[in-house]
Amino acid sequence: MQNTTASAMAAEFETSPERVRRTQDFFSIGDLAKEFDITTRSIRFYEDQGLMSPERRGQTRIYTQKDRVRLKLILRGKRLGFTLAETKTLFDMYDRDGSSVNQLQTMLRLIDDKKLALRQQLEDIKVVLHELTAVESGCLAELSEKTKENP
Amino acid sequence: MQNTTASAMAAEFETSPERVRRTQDFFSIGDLAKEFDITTRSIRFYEDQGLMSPERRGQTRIYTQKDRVRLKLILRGKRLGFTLAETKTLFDMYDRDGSSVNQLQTMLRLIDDKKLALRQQLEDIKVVLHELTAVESGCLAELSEKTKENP
DNA sequence: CATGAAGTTTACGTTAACGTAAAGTTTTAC
DNA sequence: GTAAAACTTTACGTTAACGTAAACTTCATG
Repeated sequence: MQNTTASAMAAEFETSPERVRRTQDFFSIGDLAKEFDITTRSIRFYEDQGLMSPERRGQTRIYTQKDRVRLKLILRGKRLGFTLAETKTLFDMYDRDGSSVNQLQTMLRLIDDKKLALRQQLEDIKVVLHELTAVESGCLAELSEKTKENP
Repeated sequence: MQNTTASAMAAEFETSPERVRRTQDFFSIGDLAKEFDITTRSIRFYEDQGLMSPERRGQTRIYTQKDRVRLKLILRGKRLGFTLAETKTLFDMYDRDGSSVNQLQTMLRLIDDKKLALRQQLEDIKVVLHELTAVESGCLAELSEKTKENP
């Protein structure tokens, strides 16, 4: 009861015997938005930024499995802390150059940068947590002192 | 030859017997900018946002040790991921009535919220670090495979 | 005296990743 | 057959923390 969209409906009412497919060939922008729990605005924005370029049927965007994988990669990149620009750089390299050594090295550099930044952030957070705990202790002490007179 | 600023002027007019000071009493905006390696624009911005309010000599801002400590706290907060608004909230609470039970409890709630958020962030970062390491391993494997043929 | 270094205010510009609204054209549903 | 859904483009708005430029005053110095 979760697929009430165009393509799903099409599959459900598909009557042609030789065309029964387990995997969808095409997706609407709404399909993808629903699947990945993002807005259509985001998907169009990614296209605007040159990260995707789906086919059109007239005005309407038609997404293939390849586009879907791209979107998935974009979102994974985001989860990993990559900017859209960084992800686009990787895509461009891949598009031009298959999976070149160059691209892999770029990827590794990016990953290393991220890891370094995250480790720094991790340390910072630990420090703050300790400091917060210290301040908290101070507050609690002061508070117990104050409620001593006023129980 | 480095003190041609407000503090020098203050020293000049100093009549108290203990005239010789190891610590500066006053600072110019440039002094602080240099000391903390930030721009004067930033310092004025913090004032604009209500985090500081230095005295004036005419138009010119005159900063005291207390202002300097404030700035230091602002920057520490920033390093640790606090927004200026959050830092301001803490400042305001402290300025108003750092000793009232009510304020202390508010403070404790705020601290607790922050700690919770930071612990969550900590976990998130750890997860991403692991994922990054996994992706890195994949890249390295692919790379070693590619450079096998092309040493 | 000129000049340049440091200070001031006002105010628009920047970045990232979309949100939101308007205004229009299909598509689908009942 | 008509209303609702879904799609489209265009374009301005949002947030945080400043950057940058203009246009000015004050101060110190060679």
